[in-house]
Amino acid sequence: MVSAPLSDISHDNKERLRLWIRMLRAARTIEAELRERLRQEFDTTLPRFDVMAALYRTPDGMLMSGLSSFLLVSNGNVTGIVDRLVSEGLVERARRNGDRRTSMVTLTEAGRAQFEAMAAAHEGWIGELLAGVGDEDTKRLAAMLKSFSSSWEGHE
Amino acid sequence: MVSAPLSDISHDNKERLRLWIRMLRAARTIEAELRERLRQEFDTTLPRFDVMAALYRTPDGMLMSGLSSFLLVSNGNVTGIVDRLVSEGLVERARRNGDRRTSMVTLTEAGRAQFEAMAAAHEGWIGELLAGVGDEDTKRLAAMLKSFSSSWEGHE
DNA sequence: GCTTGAAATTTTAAGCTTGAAGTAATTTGC
DNA sequence: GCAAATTACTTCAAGCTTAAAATTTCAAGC
Repeated sequence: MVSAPLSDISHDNKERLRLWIRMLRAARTIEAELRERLRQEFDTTLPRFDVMAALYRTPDGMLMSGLSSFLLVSNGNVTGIVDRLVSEGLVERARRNGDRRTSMVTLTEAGRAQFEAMAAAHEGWIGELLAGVGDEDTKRLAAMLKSFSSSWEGHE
Repeated sequence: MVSAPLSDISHDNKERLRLWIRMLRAARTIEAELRERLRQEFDTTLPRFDVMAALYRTPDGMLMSGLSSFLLVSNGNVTGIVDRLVSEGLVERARRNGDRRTSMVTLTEAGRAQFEAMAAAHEGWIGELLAGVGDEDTKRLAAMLKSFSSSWEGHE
């Protein structure tokens, strides 16, 4: 085990701090743009879109706890968003399995149809917003972030 | 001007979409961890930290509109956060210039002291959370994101 | 001066988010 | 079986966030 000199460690931290700040600003800029477009074009919000995207990937449905851990948000948060989606007829809670504490959440037909329209637009928006990132950089960055996130799986 | 075939464009969008999703997940994971630590160690929140960080950089103070555009959040949002920081004695609104619509917001002495403690811890946390990103990757990624964000300045 | 318009900020209503407390159902250990 | 612990979810209070409307102040043109 060899430790790097203190000055090196300090330098690394500064560089990583810079990286984090830029990453956060980029993410917030893109998120703001997506939120605006979802509102204008589909009269919906980013959290609703996120929930619908998660449900679209799993046609058999998800538990509330599955949604919250997948989306990295709290349990109570998902309750509210699903409530609103249910009242809009886009999502259903099915209380059909043996465990009466849980309910399987699925997209309704209307929900699937609306999500497909949004997903197509969304993919185009991202392509447009990230047009400045070259193809090579895109792949390299995606690979870096994949290894990063896998090193974080199940943390805490 | 030569256009790429449609299939190529479609592929690029998918790749960029993947990049965006991973970047968003990484950012949310880190943000959640920072929020938790700020709460535990300093009994404060990420938005308050962000406002204090912006003010620390500009000892002469900032206007409310300067804060909101720098932090990429709405005007009304900043009003509430600054209100709470003022009530905690960490920040001041100085109504001392000619234009009585504006007020210069500055950190109090207590605010500067508290921020310095938080900033030191924060830098260490980021170093720790991004420890899995190699030094070379850190620099490359930071450079990519810099060029990306500069291509977005003043958009909208 | 007075009006019109623009600028900076605050207020408002609705929705998002969290952490903690509460409720109901299930599982575990005796 | 049954008490205790655990699990899944909802409710709650506080704070964050947005977009839109309202307020206050300033600037320009007459």
